[in-house]
Amino acid sequence: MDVSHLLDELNDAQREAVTADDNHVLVLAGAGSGKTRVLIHRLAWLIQVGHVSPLSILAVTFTNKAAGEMRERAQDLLQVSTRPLWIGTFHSIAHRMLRMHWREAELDENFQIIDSDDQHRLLRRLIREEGLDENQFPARQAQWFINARKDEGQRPPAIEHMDHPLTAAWVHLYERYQSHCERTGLVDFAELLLRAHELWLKQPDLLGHYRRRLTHLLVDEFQDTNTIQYAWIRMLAGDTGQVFVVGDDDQSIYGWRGARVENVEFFVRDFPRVQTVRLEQNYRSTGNILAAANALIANNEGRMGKNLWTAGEEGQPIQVYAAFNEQEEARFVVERIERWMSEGRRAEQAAIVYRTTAQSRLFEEYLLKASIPYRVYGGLRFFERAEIRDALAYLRMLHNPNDDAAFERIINTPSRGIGQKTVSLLRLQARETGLPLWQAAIECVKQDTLNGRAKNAVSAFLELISAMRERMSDWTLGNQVEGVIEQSELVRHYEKEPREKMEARVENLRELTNAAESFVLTAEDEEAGLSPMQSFLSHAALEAGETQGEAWDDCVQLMTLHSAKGLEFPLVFMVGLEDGLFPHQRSVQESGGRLEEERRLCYVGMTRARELLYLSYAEVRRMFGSESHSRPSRFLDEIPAQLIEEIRPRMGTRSPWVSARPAVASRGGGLGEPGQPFRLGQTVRHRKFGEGTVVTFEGSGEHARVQVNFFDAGPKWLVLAYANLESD
DNA sequence: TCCATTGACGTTTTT
DNA sequence: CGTCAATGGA
Repeated sequence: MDVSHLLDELNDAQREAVTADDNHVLVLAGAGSGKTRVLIHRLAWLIQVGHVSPLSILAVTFTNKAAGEMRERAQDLLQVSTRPLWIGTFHSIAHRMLRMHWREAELDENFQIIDSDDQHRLLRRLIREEGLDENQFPARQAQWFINARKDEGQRPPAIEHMDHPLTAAWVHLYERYQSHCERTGLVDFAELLLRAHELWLKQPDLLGHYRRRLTHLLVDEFQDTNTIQYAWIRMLAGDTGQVFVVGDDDQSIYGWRGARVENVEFFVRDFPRVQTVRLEQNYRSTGNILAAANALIANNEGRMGKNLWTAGEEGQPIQVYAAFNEQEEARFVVERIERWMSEGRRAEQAAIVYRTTAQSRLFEEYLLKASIPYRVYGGLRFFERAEIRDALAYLRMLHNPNDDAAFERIINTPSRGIGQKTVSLLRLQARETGLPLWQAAIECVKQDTLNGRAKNAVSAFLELISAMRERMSDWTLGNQVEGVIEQSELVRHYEKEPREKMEARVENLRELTNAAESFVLTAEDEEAGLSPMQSFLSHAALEAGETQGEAWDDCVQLMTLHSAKGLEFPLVFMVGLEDGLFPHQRSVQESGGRLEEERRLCYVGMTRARELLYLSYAEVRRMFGSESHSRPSRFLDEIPAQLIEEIRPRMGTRSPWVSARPAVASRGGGLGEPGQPFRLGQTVRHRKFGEGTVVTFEGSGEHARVQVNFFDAGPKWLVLAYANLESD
């Protein structure tokens, strides 16, 4: 068979990876080096040259988008149906396993997936029920604790908490939470992975079956795998599976949510005869951009080592702009976008990337003023909208009445006279009897534990749900969704909101009906034995939809650095490059490689740019209501000066604080010379806190206080007379 | 039950 | 400065 189409367009390294035989393969793929292409060509190579059955291949990604893209591109290349191929996210594959083997996994046949919002509410409720102080035990932290433990593959008994009363309390909560989920048939995201792993641990026969069937594993974005995902891959591979992983340790930016870059090294250690291939030729950025990115990332220790190069042009130098404040920064960026567009380029080719979501607002404001269309990534997705979640909660109740998360959500939505008091009575009953809320409510009505009005309201609710279930049992999915929306009278509930909002909600509900009507059960889900309803609900949980309706208009793209990963733009503005903001203060303070992760984030950001990269920072930024002065990001210092072109602020504009009334150091030996004034924004040194910039001051003489924003320790108020600050 | 006021807090996000 | 959630009065 002629396979030249699989190899012709590849460079030597790519070809080596695609054609590797018999071994496990680690592809260290730099940014823009064609990693997806390699993955897909490998897939095609296995089938067309290695004669591996498509049924034996499992390809895993992190996002649904990546999975969809992979399937699509494989389809294009192979020119045959990719349906038999198993391509999906870790979560969707684990989910499918659990659906097929729910009995062996000791799950409820109709288990529901809860998203992190459901999980949060549930934990808040449990914390209250446990009588714990919500300030001392915030639900957010509980969520973090439990998910992190699950990501590490740990169940409560395995967690050490000797003489750690606090940890012991969290473990106890984990236990309570888990048994509650078991009772009510709820499974969270982390549980999907852990449970799928445990399924194989407990069922060697099942594991054996999958090992025989899935002989070839491909993993994308390997640097983002967490402990349990890695263990899962290892287990499935066994001694016979062939594993092909693609990743870039320099682009690992999700350590804070459990990803373990070390897995890249572990892979070489744990699997025999790993063939490592480096993809270093970059097809995206100019030479200057790559040189700058390489220089920056070289400051990280313990890298696997890679140096990107390009056969293309050097391009323009990196443009660095020092703005006086954040307004001026936004003004500058928008001005440059206008210039770009006036040269005949398109708005959609430009991206503004920032460290924190809050930074988007100003840019939106200035873009709006300049009438430049833009699109902000992130934000609420379709299935995360309140009205959609409400409607889905009704559906879930029809499907699995024990679903407490759904019960809580709709028990009084729309309001039907069931207040906090009644709900807590139901919860109490549920807790005492160990029953799900639904059954507890039935008991309460039967036993007359409720007063007249509450009883009527609750039994009306029970009646409503039961009636809906009965009536709709044989309706089509689309009709059920429509029926639920109608009979729940959800629209009545939203009518109290402002017109515009209400109309949007109603429109979304209509869209939900449309989605249900046109929903087709995938072959995979059918194979896994799912009903259309189960499949639909699972999809809603596992694929919350695009971050924003695919507006393929000609828009400037605004996004965080994290969501920029994997994308590329001819023109990129990385903004807010100030120490404290980027790298973020908390990353600087926390140890454990957080600063290196920030640097990788910077690397990711820079390597998004194809032609022109702007880096900007503000000398003064209003944050949390007060002005803060910070020094330019330390990452700027790590870029060789000869690659940079500094754009000086326009003449005549002086930062306001320079002319501010100078304060006077109150005694000698302190700041600078005795009696010498110091300025806001000046860099000072403190014996304990290190270096920082003077942010503000107040008082005079012995009582003079100064606020210093320390680079490592953050902002601190100091009494000048005692602080013993030094300046350069 | 609903709205308005008060208070705490303030990375990054996918599944 | 803004946001979000919790509280309290009508």
